[in-house]
Amino acid sequence: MIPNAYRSLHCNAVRPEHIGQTVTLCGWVNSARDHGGVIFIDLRDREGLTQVVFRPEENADIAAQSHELRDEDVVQITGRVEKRLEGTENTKLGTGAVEIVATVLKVLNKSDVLPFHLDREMSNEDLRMKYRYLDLRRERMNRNIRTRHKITTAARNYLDATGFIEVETPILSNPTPEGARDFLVPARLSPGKFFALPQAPQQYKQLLMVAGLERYFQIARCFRDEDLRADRQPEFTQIDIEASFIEQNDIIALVEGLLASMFKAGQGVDIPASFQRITYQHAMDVYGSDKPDTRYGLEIVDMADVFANSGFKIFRTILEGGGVVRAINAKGFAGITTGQMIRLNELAIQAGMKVKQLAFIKVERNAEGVLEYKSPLWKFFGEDEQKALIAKLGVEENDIVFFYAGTWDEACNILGKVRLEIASMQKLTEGSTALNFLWVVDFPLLAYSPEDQSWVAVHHPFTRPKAEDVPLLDAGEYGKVRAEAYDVVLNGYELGGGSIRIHESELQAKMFSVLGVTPEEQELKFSHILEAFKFGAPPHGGLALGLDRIAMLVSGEESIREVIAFPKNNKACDLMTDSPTNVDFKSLRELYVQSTWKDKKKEEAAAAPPPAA
RNA sequence: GGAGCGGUAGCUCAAUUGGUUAGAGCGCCAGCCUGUCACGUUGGAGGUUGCGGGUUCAAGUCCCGUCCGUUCCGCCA
Repeated sequence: MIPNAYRSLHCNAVRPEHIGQTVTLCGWVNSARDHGGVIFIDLRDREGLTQVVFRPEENADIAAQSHELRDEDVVQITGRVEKRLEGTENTKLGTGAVEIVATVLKVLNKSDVLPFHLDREMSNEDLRMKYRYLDLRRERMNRNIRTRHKITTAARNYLDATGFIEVETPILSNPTPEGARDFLVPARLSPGKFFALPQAPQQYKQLLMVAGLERYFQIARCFRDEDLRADRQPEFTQIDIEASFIEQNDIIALVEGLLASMFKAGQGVDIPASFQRITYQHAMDVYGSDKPDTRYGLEIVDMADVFANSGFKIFRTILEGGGVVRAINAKGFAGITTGQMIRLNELAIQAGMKVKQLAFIKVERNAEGVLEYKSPLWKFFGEDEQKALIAKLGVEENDIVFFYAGTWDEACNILGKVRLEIASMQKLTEGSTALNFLWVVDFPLLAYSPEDQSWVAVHHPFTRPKAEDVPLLDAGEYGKVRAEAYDVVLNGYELGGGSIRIHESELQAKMFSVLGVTPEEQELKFSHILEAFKFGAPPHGGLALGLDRIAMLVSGEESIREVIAFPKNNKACDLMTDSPTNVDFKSLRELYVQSTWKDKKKEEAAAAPPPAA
């Protein structure tokens, strides 16, 4: 801290070396302990606490004044640094060996009683958000915001040191045809037209590659008008990266180094120099998720070989029909409660399970000490099958095995969700400090959307198909084409994703065609990028990291709201400023905009017959 | 759009099977207290049990509706 007219030291900077010196501190009254005679004040600023003591015999006026101090008053205190009396040192404070004997007390601003305690955790989220500026005064929030600053700074420094140039791209840009819902902004000077806030600076950063910048980054605010979650806000921040003349391995190495610098800065930990890589196919097969949490096992096991010739007709028929039979062995979870069982089945049904309950085998020892395989289907298995099953899944006493038989998609989705829920029920990650980074690679390029009855881009339409899979694309085998796309995952959270892009105009046009974007639409919406690719676009690729999620995980939080200064609530509202808000007719008229929204109650009242006279 | 959980004093929570005047801790206000650090101590104030309706002799508690918060599903290239 640079001393100025207000203060000479921070409240956490007073040390025995200052004994005898006169110092001036500013801050908030953290607590006042009034002993009738002597009074102690803990003075707090953002760095910490210092105890200030007022003694009537030293300065009667100031001591009398100090009786009036209340929590959160803002004060300036000048005083002499003294060694604390023998036996009254406070080892909990960095400044606990000393105290300030006040000689001057200036109340800079009185405070009303706060609506909540700053030194205790709150459960009332509305109140926290309404008084977010007070919530942020709390030590935990202060630490989170500063941690975020540290990792952001580390990222900037790392990228700068590796030759990346920070460029700001427009916030007012164009709507995107696919993907998330856009936030729209009426364009007053182009009546009837609209900007959209960017979901990501995707096209701009690719155009910066065409511009020859070679290495670009941006700490970019992005906007998506979709429903919120603990890890999703309508506006969020990405560390957006793009580079030319690079391939997947280069991006992966770069991001591993970048994340290492961020975790070092934020948490002081050294993470592995390189992360495990698994294919999308493997991730889905084994974890039923493209962002697997590998801090625990509970792996999904394919049981095709065990049941290929099973006497249990249902499994055999499904296998013969091209389906899969898969199982999860929940070690030591035979004590599952009825309620938990119901919950798992509900979850599985919601995820698309076609039957009413998950098949299971529960292994427990009975009163006679004999291992029992409690299961609705155990009796249908032959002895060989039973043995093979036990061996394959490593089944032991107190385990419970869950089965799903059906299509590959169903099995992945259902068992993936069951896996997460069991881990949560078994509290497998409680207290864990593990940081399981991994890359998921070889994503499919396209997925069929039954809803739209068309193929859609799994990543985005600028993603490059793998060179060896281009023939599949030409042959119309769209579902088999893999992309040069990669996601980085930590403990079940997608931290970021990216791809090598298409840089040739023809391939990009072909991709649009596959996605059902007509030549007319291509001309209308993407002519700039298709044209740009004709003027010597270099091979390029990149990635974007979710800064909020990284900050959340570094801070050990479970919601990104805890690392965003002024987040939105579940309904995307800010309770502090009460935004969004109504605007008056005149403002709308200037924009040539009219709302069609009708209040439900008013509508009903209008529809109701008039009261009898 | 759907499901779960929650809403009781300023805050954090309690209140048995539906049954007395809805309690506690912290905070607040006032008094006492010269070495505390979550100071102590004495006293006091503070409640439309989110809101509306219903069942009942009786509702914080049961039922219906609604609002708010939160988590998840859908959604999020």
